[in-house]
Amino acid sequence: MPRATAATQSRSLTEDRESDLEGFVGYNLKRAYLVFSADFRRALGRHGFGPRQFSALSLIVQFPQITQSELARKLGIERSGLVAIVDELEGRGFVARMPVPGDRRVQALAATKDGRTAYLHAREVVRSHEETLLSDLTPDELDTLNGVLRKIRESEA
Amino acid sequence: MPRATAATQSRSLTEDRESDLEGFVGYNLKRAYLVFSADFRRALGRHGFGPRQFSALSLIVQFPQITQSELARKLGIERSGLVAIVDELEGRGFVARMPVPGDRRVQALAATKDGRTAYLHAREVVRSHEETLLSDLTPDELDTLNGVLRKIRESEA
DNA sequence: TATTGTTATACTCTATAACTATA
DNA sequence: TATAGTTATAGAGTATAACAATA
Repeated sequence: MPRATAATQSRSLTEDRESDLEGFVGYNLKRAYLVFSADFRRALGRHGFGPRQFSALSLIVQFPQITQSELARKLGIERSGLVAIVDELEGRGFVARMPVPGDRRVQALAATKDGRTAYLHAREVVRSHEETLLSDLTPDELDTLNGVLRKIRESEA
Repeated sequence: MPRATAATQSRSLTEDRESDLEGFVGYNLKRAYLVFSADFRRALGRHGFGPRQFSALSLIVQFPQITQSELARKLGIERSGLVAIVDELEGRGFVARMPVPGDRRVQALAATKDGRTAYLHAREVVRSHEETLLSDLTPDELDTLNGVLRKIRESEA
């Protein structure tokens, strides 16, 4: 059971202290996600990458010839939503849509040389941005965080 | 499942036990947040509460006579974005805007009796939804998660 | 019939800028 | 001048539904 201690009473009303809201994991998760999201944009915005472009390119680099449907599945979004992301990556010359022999419905995705180079650079920027944001965490806390986030995701039906 | 294709056209970019993407805390945070967000809606949608309405009402109940500017600050959103949220809560009879003697620019917010009742009920639904989502976590993991999320939020400038 | 990629559309959440009425 | 609340607007991000081409 969550703790709604009586200590709240003695706290000032004008300063941010414990509140019901702060006790909810979902709310804290959202706020932490927004911190990461905003900092990601600050760090990678000038490189022309939003979070979605980066995520998609990462998987395309790592899974050459992945189809759009499969990529959407891995990203947890709808196929329709992926079109604009791939359009943009293709427009920047980072990704190419390629026909697949044997099934003409499918478009396989492949990163170009430019795409791979841009990804490797962006990846280092992301690592640096995460390192800064997580610098207050102990290695144990970091391990637990990653494990817990994974557990939560895997609980998804 | 990591796809351990030993023979790839280009050299592997990673330790290839898992994808680059899964190694980024920001990405895992986002996916976990989306799991919570979707389940929140499933659990509270029929009660007429979205996450924002719930968060705002929670703080209004807990900080009676809070102003809109102060509430927006606590929620980490802009004043302008709060207007629609308060409009909706007011339209449902959960919240009242009240004039403040001495400064006619300010609207203080107060939960009605209905609002407090609705909040207390919704709070239990949220607790139940979180308990289910977090049932695979040990108490230690849960404590660490909460502490870490707080640390991340507090690192925000 | 089912699936892939696509378009059209709408909804949520949020931010920016400008307005009004106060201070 | 500055602040509180508000309006208008725009931009991500996502979902649903439908369509054409292909299986």
